[in-house]
Amino acid sequence: MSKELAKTYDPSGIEDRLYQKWLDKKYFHAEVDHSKTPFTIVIPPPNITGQLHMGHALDNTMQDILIRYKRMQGYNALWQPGTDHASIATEVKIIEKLKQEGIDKHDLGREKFLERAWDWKKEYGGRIISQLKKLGSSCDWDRERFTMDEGCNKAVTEVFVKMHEKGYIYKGARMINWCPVCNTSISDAEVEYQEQAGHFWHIKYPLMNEDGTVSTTEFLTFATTRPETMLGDTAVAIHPEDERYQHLIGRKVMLPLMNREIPIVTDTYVDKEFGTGVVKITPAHDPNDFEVGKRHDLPVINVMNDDATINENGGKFAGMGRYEARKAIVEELDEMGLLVKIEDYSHNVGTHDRCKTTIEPLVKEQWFVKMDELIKPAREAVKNGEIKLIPERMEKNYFNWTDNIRDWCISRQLWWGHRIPAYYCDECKEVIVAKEAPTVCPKCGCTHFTQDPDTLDTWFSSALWPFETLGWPEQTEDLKYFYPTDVLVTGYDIIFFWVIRMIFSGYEQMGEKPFKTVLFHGLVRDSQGRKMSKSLGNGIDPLEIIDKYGADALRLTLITGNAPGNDMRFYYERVENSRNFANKVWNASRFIMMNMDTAAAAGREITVPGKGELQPVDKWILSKLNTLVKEVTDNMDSFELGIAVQKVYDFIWDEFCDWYIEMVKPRLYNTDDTASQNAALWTLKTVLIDALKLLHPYMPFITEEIFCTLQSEEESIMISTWPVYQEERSFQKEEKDIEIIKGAVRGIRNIRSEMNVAPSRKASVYVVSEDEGILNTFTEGKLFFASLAYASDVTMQKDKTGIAQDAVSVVIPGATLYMPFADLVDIAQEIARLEKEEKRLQGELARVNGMLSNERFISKAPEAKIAEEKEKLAKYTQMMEQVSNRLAQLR
RNA sequence: GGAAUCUUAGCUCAGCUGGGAGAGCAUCUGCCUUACAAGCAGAGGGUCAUAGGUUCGAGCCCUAUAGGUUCCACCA
Repeated sequence: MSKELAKTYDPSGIEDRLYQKWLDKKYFHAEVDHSKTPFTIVIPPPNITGQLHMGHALDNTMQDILIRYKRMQGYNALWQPGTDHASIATEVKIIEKLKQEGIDKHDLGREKFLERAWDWKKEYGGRIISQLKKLGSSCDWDRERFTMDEGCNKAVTEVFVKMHEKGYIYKGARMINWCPVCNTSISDAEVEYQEQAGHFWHIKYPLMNEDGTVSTTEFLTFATTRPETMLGDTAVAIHPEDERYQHLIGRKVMLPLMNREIPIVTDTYVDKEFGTGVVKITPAHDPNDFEVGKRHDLPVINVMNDDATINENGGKFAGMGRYEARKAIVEELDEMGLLVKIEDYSHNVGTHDRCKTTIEPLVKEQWFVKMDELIKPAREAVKNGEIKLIPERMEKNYFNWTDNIRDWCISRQLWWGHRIPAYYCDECKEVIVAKEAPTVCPKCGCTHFTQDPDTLDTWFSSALWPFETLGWPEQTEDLKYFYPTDVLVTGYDIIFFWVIRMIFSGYEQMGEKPFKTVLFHGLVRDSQGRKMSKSLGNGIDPLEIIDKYGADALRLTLITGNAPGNDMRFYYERVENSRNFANKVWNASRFIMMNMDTAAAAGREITVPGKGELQPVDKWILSKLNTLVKEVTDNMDSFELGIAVQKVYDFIWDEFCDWYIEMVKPRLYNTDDTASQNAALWTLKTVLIDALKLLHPYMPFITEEIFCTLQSEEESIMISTWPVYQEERSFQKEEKDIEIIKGAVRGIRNIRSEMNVAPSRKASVYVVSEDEGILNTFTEGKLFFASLAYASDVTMQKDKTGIAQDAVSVVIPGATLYMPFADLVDIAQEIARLEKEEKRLQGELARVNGMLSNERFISKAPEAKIAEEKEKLAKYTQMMEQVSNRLAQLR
């Protein structure tokens, strides 16, 4: 019945075949079904420019684990996939490509450019999707969406118009971050501060005399990191209470090079202690100066073009680049004797996170989202636990942002993206924000309009992702059924870009949270702890790992030993270990199937064991499995995926493979006792199936492959039911008994290893105990105990009659085991060994006695704890007695 | 400047609401025991950063200190 399985597990071939099967069977597909509870995850849409990297692999593995787990639990699980148009990232790529062809974006024109962009999307947009499939992601691909598809476009327009009507979206001239290379404004979140070595130029401006002449003796000295902006200075500022400069209040200075008289203003923004206490004010090119300028009604003189060259307001410096102008200006000031000194200075410079270009703060007319009202419900939701962030500490980050939020600049001077639905009347310049282009101007009646050329920030559309993908703004059945979604899985690095914006958008548009839980993960770093990056060339391609080790091994590696929100390092050794585990599972299964086949060939099909046919070991492993099921389920429910899979791993490898399988081997090979053999085979199969199910969310391919080979009743493990705790499978006594035998086996192996006795050399083992129950336990487990303890024969007796004086002994709670090794034993060594054990027990007894003799422990500790300690005291006392007796004999 | 987080075995990291320290890799010793050498059996190795405190009891809670990482803000 089952087919031949290769000796080592080879994932290649298997994975693609199974994935295709799942697709064909439509297992990933979810439809509204009111008889089931929905469980929804929306994918963080990868950029169409993207290639699968380790971050994606981790992110999507986590989502797949959750979705597969819930699907098996009987939920109507929907994993909603899609991709993001990534306006700026994509636009940059297209421009680069055009450049290679010698074409300038502007020569090509907007329409043609967009055609190219769509071509590009067609060609590369699906790449990352096919890579996600390699990973095993069980997304409902029938529902794949794109942030610029028709529905999303509709959603974006709807939101824009609605929010504009409510006054949440406005247009205004404000200080924005300008990227002179990408030629667009960007939001605050896209500015990345970098420590840069720069200079502090100490410059002095001459004061104006009362008579309107320029003083040759009086100067005001200040320091600046950006001398070129002086061209736009419209004041110098001092602190109102700065004694040093009181006499200057009301006077003016002459702005050199520009020959412009500018006032000295007083403002508390100035820090008296910093530098000379004097600040030059350039309202057009510095956010703080802009605010000062507003307070003092200063003119705003923009001296820069969009490409950061000096414009006509910069006099003779017009046309120079900003750094070129800086150099020229400093030189000229120096010649004029106005340069006091230059200091080295290290400071933080705002750069564009995409291209790392130094940001130019500029005052520009842009579209903004007013945040103060919108953010309130978003803040409240996390505050009152309606939305849970995991790990919890992320909340501090979250509040830090919500509490210091500034209006969001959403317009971008890009072509690839959602075009702003604002139209300007060609005649009277009236602004009309509407879903469709207006036909007649309500103000002047003219019929010609020009649409705003700008597009929206990419995150404007991704903020709507959880509901726009479910059909919004239409009130679809999907939307009613699947929204709000359950879990959002993402990296902590985009909490501000995306998570917060989805939350306030959800409340604003849907009146409801977009998801109940946000599960954060950290970054996957290289083995030295560095961020994986293109420039460092230290990135590890997940696809290569999948090729070499299999998707299951990669997935397991990414999940084990990692806690939510923590960064992790990627080691090949760990992938190898995961691969080894896959192989372990494979071989254990192979072993079980071979034995099933043998039995089947002899005409013995496995049947459910009758009452009393299960042996203590069988009950022991079933009971262990039962506990495992409960714990793993609990861990997964609290998103402790790393802990959960570690437990499954330990159970399969240690308990099941290294102990249980070894324990039942003698029964499998003994064809006389068919009831015992059947019980063993049934238990093996039962435990394996449940263990595979627990493992399936983590390692979907290998578990499916084995599951389908092992049994023919169900067609896929993916749609099988998740195991549940069963009271009737809890066997406390058997668990205890088997642990006693395991302890005895360990003790014997330990001694044999110490004495260098080869496994092939069997020895007689005597189990001596006055406890009837213990002797019974060993009698019941005699067969496997003998095999595990390398015993030629095992004898149970109440005293040591007939056992050689110099036999080696092992003390376990309640019993002493003897092994006569006549030619090997060195009495002195044996005494030394027992003395060591005596010392250990003395330590244990001291500890337990210390606790139990502490009155405050007795009075304050929980009863269960006290009982536990008392039990230990009894156990160690008994063992101590046995050791002492044995020592006395030997001496 | 504000905040978060980390400091646990040689290395990389787990350790949930406080109740006798774990894994993988590495090291050492034996084993090709007919599922697996990508394996099996065993061993060594940690005053859980330091100093206090709370508690019957602290890797876990509190305070301080030192060092590392990160986020936010940004002083011209």
